[in-house]
Amino acid sequence: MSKQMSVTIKDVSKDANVSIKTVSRVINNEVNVSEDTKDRVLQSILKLGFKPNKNAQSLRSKRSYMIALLYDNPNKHYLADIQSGILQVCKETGYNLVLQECNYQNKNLGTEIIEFIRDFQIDGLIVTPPLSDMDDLLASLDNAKVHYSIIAPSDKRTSSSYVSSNDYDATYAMTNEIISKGHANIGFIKGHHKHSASSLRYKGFSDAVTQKNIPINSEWVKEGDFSFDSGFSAGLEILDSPICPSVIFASNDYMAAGVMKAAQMKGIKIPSELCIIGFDDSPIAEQLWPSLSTIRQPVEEMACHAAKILLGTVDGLSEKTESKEFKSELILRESLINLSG
Amino acid sequence: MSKQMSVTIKDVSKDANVSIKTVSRVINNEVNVSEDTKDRVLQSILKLGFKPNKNAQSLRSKRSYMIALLYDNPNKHYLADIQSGILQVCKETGYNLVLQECNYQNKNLGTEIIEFIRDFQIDGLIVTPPLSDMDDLLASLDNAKVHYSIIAPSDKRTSSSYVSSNDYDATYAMTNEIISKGHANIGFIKGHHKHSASSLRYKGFSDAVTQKNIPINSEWVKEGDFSFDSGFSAGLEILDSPICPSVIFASNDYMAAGVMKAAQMKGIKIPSELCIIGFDDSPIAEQLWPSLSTIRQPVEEMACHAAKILLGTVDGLSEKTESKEFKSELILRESLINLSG
DNA sequence: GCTATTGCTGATATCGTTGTCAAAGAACAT
DNA sequence: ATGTTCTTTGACAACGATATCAGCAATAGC
Repeated sequence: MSKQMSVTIKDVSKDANVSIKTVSRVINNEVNVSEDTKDRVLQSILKLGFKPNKNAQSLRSKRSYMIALLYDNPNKHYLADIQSGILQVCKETGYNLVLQECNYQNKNLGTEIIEFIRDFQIDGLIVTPPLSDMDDLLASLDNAKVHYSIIAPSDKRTSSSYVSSNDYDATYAMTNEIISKGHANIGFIKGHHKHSASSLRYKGFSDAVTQKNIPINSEWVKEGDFSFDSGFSAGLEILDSPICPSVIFASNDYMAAGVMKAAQMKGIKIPSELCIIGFDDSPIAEQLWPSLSTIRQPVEEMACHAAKILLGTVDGLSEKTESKEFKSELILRESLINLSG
Repeated sequence: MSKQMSVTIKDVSKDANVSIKTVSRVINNEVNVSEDTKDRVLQSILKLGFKPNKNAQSLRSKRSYMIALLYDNPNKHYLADIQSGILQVCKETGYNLVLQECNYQNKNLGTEIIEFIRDFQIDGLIVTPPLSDMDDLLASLDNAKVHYSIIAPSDKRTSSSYVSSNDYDATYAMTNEIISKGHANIGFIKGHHKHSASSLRYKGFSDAVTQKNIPINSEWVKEGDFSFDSGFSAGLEILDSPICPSVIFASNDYMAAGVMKAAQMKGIKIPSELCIIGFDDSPIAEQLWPSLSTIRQPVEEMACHAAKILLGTVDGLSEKTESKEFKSELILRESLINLSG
């Protein structure tokens, strides 16, 4: 199709009858190039189909046009949504996304990541839960002057760039919705203790019930880890109590699905005998029968925003973007009904 | 912590008292370096903490140590498993994985991908369904002399590198299992027509029933697209037939989950009134109640192997790996029982 | 009129590797 | 002893971009 050798800045400079530096100026949108020569160069670029060699650019300018996603999260849908969001922005800006799976228990994580970044000249990181809350990791990154933006950190006092959602408010609102439907016996399954979302969600729940003078029965509060299995066993335990709650609110949909299976295996009818609430609006929430009431976070949009923030700090050209808290939305489906009798 | 400037091959050459070329030889494991100097150089490398600059290597040697994953697949679990498998190999070999989401309907896909590869000097591609079966795309890649390995192509006659699974045999075996449980009225939901797996799975099914002289009722055979929703509507249609089958075999678990929801909404009891079979052993298969009988493919392992094949052709150092067909495994769970009455 | 400032441009060094090629010495064959 | 091959090594160019700095007009300031 096209000639084997790729066209370089030198070819363009010859064609446009300017120096290679001027071509470089045009490519990088530098000031102080006359409209005239700029047009000429752009025309040559188009004509020859010139594309700057990323490796040469990276070598000289110490930038790779690559950002990395740091994650250690078993929730594949969550991760996939995050990826899609970031990839959208990458596509627009010409950056590329590299995956970096981490183990949050790895003692050398900070060092290894910094080595990885130096190795590949990665321009910036997007950090997802539960890594978002590892202060020592973030401190290492700061120390090494690595650019990053954080998704859903617990602690927003720092000046770092982040995107977050209003977990507390959403759980609070959903709890009030439950109470307004006449329920007073409410179980709750917490999430993974390392995720900041877990404590926020529990706090939203406990504040709401406390304000309505509804006591919390500690037998009905269990700690899970966001996995289906942990929800399943927590569900079994709660449903083995002498008195069962009329609602179980799980901190995510997978655990809620676990509760549902536990209840169905025990022959408990949903929602007439037990209502179940989830969180995240994962696909499974709609795929179960009865379908789950849940809370939808705009995960993809959040990731998109996180990428924009990052590229804003990394790339002088992109416009700066601010940290932001996204609002969640209550999704009411079949698994929550008015308390009957 | 360490000095700001990173240590280069030049520093090492000074420390070991050899030329930079010799250091390069050691790094690249070239022959014709005496044990003596090799040791000396390795010691200096260790002492100084030298790491070759990937961009400089790439620029000079035209290799990026990056491979890309091409996909256009809505099944996020599948994709996540693929990613994990590839990442394992990447971690071992020092390669990195770049994501490239595609649209299989894009007319310029081939051109765009080749441009992307040239742009970032990507060393090779891993191609996943349904892209695995786009002959024109693969032809473009061949033409541009791009290295790639294919996951689950329909057509293995070509000499290309691939990994596949025995979809046909597995569906055939499962169908016989169903028949041996006394069922003769069997519905089937096909997958996305662009995936080669769809036709293979259907053929496995139809061959098995035909061999047992069981007629195929065309009202009970629907075409889906591997999504939950398509399974749900196909399920509704089949269950609206004047006579219902006693089993519905869906070409993947999401569609099977859709059938299950459809049945439950109609008040049909599972498995006593309707058995449901899926394919893939996705997490959802175990999370539903009753849990789905299904077929497990070693997806992660397959992806792992595909990555090894690719790196074998790309990287002279890695050992060559052969194309391979992986065996699937029948998983029998609650959703399939003996025909009662 | 003369100097200072500004706008635009290019020659050349540079980033950190690998590739080319030639040289020096050891080993072997004649 | 001499020529030939093989092993080991290094000097220097090259990859394709950006960075530095200097030069030359054109304008501004006095």
